[in-house]
Amino acid sequence: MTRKGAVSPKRPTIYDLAQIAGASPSAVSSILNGSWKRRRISAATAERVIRIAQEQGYAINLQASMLRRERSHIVGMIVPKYDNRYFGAIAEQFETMARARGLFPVITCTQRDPELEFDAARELVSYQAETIVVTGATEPDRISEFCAAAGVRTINLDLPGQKAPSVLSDNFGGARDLTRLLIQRVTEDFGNAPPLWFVGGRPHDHNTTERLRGFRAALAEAQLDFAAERVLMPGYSPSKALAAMEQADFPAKIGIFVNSTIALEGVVRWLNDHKHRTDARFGCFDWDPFAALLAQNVGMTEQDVPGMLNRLFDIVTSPGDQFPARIEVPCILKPLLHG
Amino acid sequence: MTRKGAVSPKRPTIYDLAQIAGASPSAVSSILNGSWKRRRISAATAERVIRIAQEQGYAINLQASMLRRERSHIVGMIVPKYDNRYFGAIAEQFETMARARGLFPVITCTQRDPELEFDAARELVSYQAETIVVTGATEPDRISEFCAAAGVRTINLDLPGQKAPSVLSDNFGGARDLTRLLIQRVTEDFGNAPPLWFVGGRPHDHNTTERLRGFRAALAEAQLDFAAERVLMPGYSPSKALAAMEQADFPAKIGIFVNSTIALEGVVRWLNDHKHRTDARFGCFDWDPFAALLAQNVGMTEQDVPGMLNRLFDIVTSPGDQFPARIEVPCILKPLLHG
DNA sequence: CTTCAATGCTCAATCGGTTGAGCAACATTG
DNA sequence: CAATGTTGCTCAACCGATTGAGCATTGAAG
Repeated sequence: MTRKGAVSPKRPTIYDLAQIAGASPSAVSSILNGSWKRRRISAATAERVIRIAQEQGYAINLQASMLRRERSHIVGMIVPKYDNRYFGAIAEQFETMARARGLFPVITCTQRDPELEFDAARELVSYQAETIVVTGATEPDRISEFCAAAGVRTINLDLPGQKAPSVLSDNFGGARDLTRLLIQRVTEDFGNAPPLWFVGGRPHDHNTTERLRGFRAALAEAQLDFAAERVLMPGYSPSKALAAMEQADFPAKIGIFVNSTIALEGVVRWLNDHKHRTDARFGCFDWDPFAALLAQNVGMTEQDVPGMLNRLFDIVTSPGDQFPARIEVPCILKPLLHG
Repeated sequence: MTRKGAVSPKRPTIYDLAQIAGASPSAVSSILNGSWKRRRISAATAERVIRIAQEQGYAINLQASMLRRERSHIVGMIVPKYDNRYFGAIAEQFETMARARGLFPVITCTQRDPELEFDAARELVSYQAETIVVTGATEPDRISEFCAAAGVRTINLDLPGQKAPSVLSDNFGGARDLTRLLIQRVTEDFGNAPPLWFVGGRPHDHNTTERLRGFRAALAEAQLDFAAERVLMPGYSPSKALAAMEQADFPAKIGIFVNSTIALEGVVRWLNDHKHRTDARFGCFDWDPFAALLAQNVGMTEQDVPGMLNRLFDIVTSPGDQFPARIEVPCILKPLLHG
């Protein structure tokens, strides 16, 4: 095997291959990118060049290729966090599905910081991303506007925006169904329904307000009363949820609607610090395999990640702009039985 | 605000800005990339160009910039999965730390598929990545060899390789300490130590064999006997772990060393299906906030992700190759007390 | 009044692929 | 034997940013 590494520190280019093969750079280029039949290059030359490329350990320079083609096939994704099941699953499946469609996925994690989100969008635009999928951003419309001016399409995932098509969970329906389950279980376990609490999320976050609306709808349906002081929305962070729980004044028997596994981390820490509270039940909007095994958990709402991503890629791979502004995907309620 | 979008569908380039500003493209380029003082451009011109760039919504074409500079500042990372805490935390912190050092992180997820791993490496080389960090790969040396031929440095994370410097956890020490804790707890809870089982991982995986070695060392120390039939290594998958547990013949009292949270998903599913087994205790190598709350869990081993990444970036950002072939970072044992 | 340096720019080549246009050689048809 | 078509390539102009070389202009020193 001829290895170039030792001779020259530089990577071989199509010009090097052309020289070795006794062909022109354009022939080599078309052979390696598959357009050689259309350009009437003989199979013999193609085979020879491919063999030489392999021997030389050739790898195309995508920077040069994308620059000239003015097509990058890059789909960017902006994600707030990787370190929970929901966004981990989104990132992983997005990557797989993008690759399956011949696209280059590039994912950036922004820690829920609005400035980082915007910087990430700028960076993806500079990478010549053709579409950017925005997830869990604080200011999706600001990003959409900037990207639109740069000729880059954006799609919102898991959040609604005015300036781009949005694919999201049916947060209202999912929360209503989860609350119904919670009411049913606390009634079974405690004899009657104690006051229900809503914990987690941010007051101005769309998903949070929709889930609160679903929560309230289920309460109204069951003729249970709702009180604003039983709603704790300290933001997306386990420690903030824990702190909010510490502050609150709970009765002996409680039922808790937990908004996201992130808040759940705080809630279960609180339950763990107050072991005597065996008369607590909770349900969580979001799924996690270990949280599903906690004794006081009556059910979890799994967001349909493959379903949402399928709808998303329908939009990504379709040329036109004739898409509905907003697509809601139903959630999957997973009731849990313990003991 | 002058918006170009409506007038021309194309993104503005330095040539467009130069025309508007009445300057040359080279002046614009140097102003926007910060080299204008060295190139003796006046502050007045610089300000004017910067203002126009902002007005036009200019974003650099990184493809062109990287092509010309022949420096990409890209650090690639190959990761098997995002959807568990350990790799989620690695990906997230890697991104943050890379950005803090002025590098462009690009992360790819390969689903533990050897072919996808190699393709991902090829793709990162084509993106002109300058360094590639390989995590959880099946054939790290194959990737290192290919990258070395292309002049791209590789570093192994969480796995050892012969062909590249490797940063990994002290799997032996971590497993030994976790096993010691498990022995102590089962002895306290059951009066004496029942046979201990080892569940999870793959027989030819380095981390698995090191952890098994640590497990055996702690058994030997406590003068407990070891039996090969109490070692279940069905691979990294919850369902395979569950299936292996179903097959096994367990006594009434058991202690289980669980190798990774992925295997733990199967183990806890088994425990959940066999609720009468209250005389089971387990410890898990890897940390998860919800798994930490399961009653039978005596402790978890948290791998020191920031510690490992700090050592990793020491290598990334240093020019030479004078690094020790292998750096082991101690794990953090988190004992758990329930009830 | 020349000499020299400093200031503030511009020119043009370059990075590595891509692609429309075109050319030579040979075969086929009228 | 000329006209036309087919095969198998090559040429050269790009894509957009970068950068070494170089060129006016102004000011100060000798």
